[in-house]
Amino acid sequence: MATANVRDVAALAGVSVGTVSNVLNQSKPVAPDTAKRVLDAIDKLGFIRNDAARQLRVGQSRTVGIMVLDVSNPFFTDIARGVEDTLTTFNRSLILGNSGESASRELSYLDLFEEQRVAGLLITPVGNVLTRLERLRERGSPVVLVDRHENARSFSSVSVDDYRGGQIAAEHLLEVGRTRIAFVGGPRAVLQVAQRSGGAQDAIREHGAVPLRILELDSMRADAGRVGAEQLLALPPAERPDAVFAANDLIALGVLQALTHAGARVPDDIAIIGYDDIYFAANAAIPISSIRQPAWEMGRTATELLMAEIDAPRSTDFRHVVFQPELIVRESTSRP
Amino acid sequence: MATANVRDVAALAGVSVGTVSNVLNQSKPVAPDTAKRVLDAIDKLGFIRNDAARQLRVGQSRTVGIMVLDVSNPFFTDIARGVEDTLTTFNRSLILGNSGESASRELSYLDLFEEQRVAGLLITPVGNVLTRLERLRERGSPVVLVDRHENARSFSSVSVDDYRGGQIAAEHLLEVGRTRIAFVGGPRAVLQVAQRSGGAQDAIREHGAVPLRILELDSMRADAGRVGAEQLLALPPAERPDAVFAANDLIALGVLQALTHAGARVPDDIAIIGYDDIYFAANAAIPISSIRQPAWEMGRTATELLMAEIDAPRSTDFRHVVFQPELIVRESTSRP
DNA sequence: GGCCATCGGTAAAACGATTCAATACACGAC
DNA sequence: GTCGTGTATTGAATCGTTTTACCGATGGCC
Repeated sequence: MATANVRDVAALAGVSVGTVSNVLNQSKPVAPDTAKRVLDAIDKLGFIRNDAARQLRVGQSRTVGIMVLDVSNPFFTDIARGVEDTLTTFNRSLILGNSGESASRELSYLDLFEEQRVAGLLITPVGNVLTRLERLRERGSPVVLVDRHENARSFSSVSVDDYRGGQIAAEHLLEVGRTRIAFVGGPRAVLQVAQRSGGAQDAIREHGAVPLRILELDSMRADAGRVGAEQLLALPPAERPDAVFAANDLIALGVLQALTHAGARVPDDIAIIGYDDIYFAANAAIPISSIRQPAWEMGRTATELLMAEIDAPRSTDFRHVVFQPELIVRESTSRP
Repeated sequence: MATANVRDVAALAGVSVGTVSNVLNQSKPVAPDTAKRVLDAIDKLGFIRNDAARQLRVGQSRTVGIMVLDVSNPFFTDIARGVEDTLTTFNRSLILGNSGESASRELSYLDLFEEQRVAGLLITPVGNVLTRLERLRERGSPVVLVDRHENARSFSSVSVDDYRGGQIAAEHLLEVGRTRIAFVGGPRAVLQVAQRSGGAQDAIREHGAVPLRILELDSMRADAGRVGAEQLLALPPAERPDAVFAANDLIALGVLQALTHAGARVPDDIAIIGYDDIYFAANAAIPISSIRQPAWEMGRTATELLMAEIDAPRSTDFRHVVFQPELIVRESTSRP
């Protein structure tokens, strides 16, 4: 019933506990036949190392924490998968927290991570937690910011060039001959939204006569897309846009639904391009063009930055990896 | 740099470490002003309890493990959210593992959970791990099965009546006047698929003349749906079904895409009903009818069963909660 | 006044791994 | 025969909590 411990293993193998530990961690050479006796004993007893004891002694855990904004958004689960896959190659594990954009949940997860003495933390912060994160780092848990680099030069980070992504999207719409473009976005306070629309605006401005209508909505989900599309459909025909750039793919899906419902043809009447390139954009009824963010690779890179800081603590050169977005063309923006 | 510990707190507050512990855990009454001195000291030092030490002493962690089949399937993240929300009310936290349907990943996560001495485990098993789970339970970590109750009467479980779900879906298609129905499913080896199609088959058989065509595909994702739909479209018009029952919503989305691409009208030419009722079914270009599984509630109930077992260990009455699926009617199956 | 509870609090003994200084042993070299 | 060198192993100390046995003081009761 009570789980076997190193002492039991040592007794059965006829060695000391130190030797068992050496076998377990390969920290010192152990004679082959001794090692075999120990391994046999471990096997016979079904011994499983007590990680709490190990952690207490070593002072740090082997798990890494990640805090995401929204587990139900595939973009974030893709990042998490990249992190998880990479961590397993480092022989470490992951504990996942979901802030759900709530600052108080974020704080309670930070407490948890700190109690656990996580080896490191990947976070897309929602509240104002920078000083808290600095404390975490001072206490031995390095932190890497994911997709939020804003004026936080004192942490390593990975992000995507959202301004450029906005440019690319707008340029693509112009290239396929669209002349009246609308940006349907979430709250302007979200940095990503502001930069994507800014990039689109600048790209369009270079082309002179084409107007850009910007719709600001209060969410980044499909319902916002539906509301936005309905507003556009209500415009007099002359002002009605012939292309929509959605701030993310969830919104784009909402737009597509509302347009389909109203009988507008996509892309003939109105083209749609989204952002993130989630699975459900590629598999929509009309496959939706999108600006791809390399979510899995972002997860991997963030993890590698974190591992580097874990291995070289108190280093002060923070790296900021900026990924380039990529245009994925699908039917929703094909030439009429 | 080194984080403060109970001894430091005790020294600053002028009490013994035992008292600090009592304040922390409210295990024994502490005089109000003593408690205040302790809390002040904790605050001043920025003390955060070392969970590894606590765990070592208590013998068990305060976190619960959950192992899901596929984090990129919204159905499972919805379950996980239900679990997470419920656990926070019990003041416990969650460590999430993603087996990705791989038996070897599942095993390595089981190792992790056992090293961590998790308080309990929620799992949708993929490999043959029942004896391993029994060991886990014997060592103090109760286990509850999620969505896989198959001949495992020796564990509590939550699941959904898939046979009934299949019936409901087929009955609905008949009710809206469909006469040639196809079931597009994943591998028959997946129990859920077999039961859903079985339920549909029996419901249809009761209605005499209506045939049911069953397509077995090798995945449960959108690509399988596309392939299935193309096979159906290739049939001679007289044999072509006028309704598709997809084994899950991902497949339904693929079907919708292929039909749209081929110019078939949904629901006029072909109706579609899916299974799971994920977010992306409701927000598809043509909102897709679905058989809802109460994912969040399943997560909550599984957690409650687990907590009950944690509080009353070595109990042997295992409960099996079977949820009833619910028909959600949307445009994809409205009457022509 | 003697006895017993009750209340607040203390000190020390766990928990189970890792680590480090110490030692044992073998083997050559001189 | 001694010294040195290297390898293998030992055993005790340690990490930071919780818990248990115990203690002194206070007050109620007969």
